[in-house]
Amino acid sequence: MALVGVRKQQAALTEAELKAAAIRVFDLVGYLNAKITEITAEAGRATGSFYKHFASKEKLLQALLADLLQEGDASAELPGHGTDFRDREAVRWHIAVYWAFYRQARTVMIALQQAASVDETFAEQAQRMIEPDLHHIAGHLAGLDLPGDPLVVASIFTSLLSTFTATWLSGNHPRLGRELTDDEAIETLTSFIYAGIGGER
Amino acid sequence: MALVGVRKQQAALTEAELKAAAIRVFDLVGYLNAKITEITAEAGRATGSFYKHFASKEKLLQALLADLLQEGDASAELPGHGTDFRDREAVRWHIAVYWAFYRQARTVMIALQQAASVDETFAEQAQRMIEPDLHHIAGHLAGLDLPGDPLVVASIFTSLLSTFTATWLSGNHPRLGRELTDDEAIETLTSFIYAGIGGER
DNA sequence: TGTACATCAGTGAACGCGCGTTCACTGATGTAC
DNA sequence: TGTACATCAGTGAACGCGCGTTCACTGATGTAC
Repeated sequence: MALVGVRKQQAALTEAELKAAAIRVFDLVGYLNAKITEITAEAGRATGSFYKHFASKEKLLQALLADLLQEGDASAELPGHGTDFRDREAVRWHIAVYWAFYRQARTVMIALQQAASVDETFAEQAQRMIEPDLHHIAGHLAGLDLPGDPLVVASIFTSLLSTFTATWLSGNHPRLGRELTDDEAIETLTSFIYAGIGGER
Repeated sequence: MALVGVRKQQAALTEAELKAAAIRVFDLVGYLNAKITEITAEAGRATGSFYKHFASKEKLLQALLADLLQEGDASAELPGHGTDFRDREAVRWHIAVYWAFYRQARTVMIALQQAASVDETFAEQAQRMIEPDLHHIAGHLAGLDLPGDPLVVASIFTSLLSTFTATWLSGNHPRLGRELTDDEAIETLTSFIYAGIGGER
């Protein structure tokens, strides 16, 4: 008897490979078009193998989201970020963190959006994932001469980040025939948003 | 023989009722979840009737989009809109037009997004629908102290409008427990964007 | 350490459901003479 | 104006494809004694 049995190791490996294969397939054809057989084939496993690890495609996505949140929490409360959005650096820092997160989580986040468009459960889950961010952001907006209700402005903030990253970080789509460096993207977004929320110039 | 036969009138009526029913069903369950039988039932017709008018659900959506574009073109070149985005009124005018269009076209536009997430053809079509707007907006940005490349800024402009309207005009989703009047929405967006693109304050 | 049995990850062919699409049919409108 | 035939929108039951899900089976790992 090993401390961690070979079986469990193997199973964990297979599960990880299925997840990794799923992300590759999602990236290629999208979550909604991804077939179970495609994922297992990509992972080099038999079809039935999938169901030893996930009860359905939805549960697989849930698992991928859980992985993301775990990583996210780790980096969530990083030290040294300013909380006052009158300070341009504080705004830039938040945008940079979001950009980095989305760059790495892109495929799963897009999968979530697709799932949400078809399945009420995921729509609510997506909503719940965003809401804390929204209040977090809104909390940083105090003291600024805002163009409207703080929560509405915060919603502009987050939806802008989400769409913009989706557009410019997507692997597939033509983006006006242009690439954008991370730095240029973050700078442009920061300038736009900082001015938009009424920061100094 | 009538000038327009009763048959053609009837057929046109049925087609219109199918379209209207489709929009109601899309609104309720989303384009991707909408079943042909659901649409025909909603229209009070038999299943087979659908295929006398549309070769597939995709073709139906194409037809709905064609209808939109026709209406859109009618109102596209309205008189008296300023072209210089250094002028806040010109920005506001564009936002108001977009807001009005999206309010009325919402369901079909969301259907298009859903279709695009699953079908490359629609993705390209959606891209082609947006691109003229993008260059149109970019053209109005001359002379401003922009936070970045004009096309990138224009893309922020349009994607912000599109997400924001989708969020606040959607019939179904909870929106932070808050409603937003058209005027408040347009004002907030205008202030945010006008500042964001470097307009005066 | 060895043997006999139990468990369980993995397999892939087969099943079956959901739904898009077809098609033979009906009856009303249109056409020809 | 009337009769005979053609056309065509509309019908709804039936068909069949695609794909998610199951399940009996295999062989390797784990356990008991």
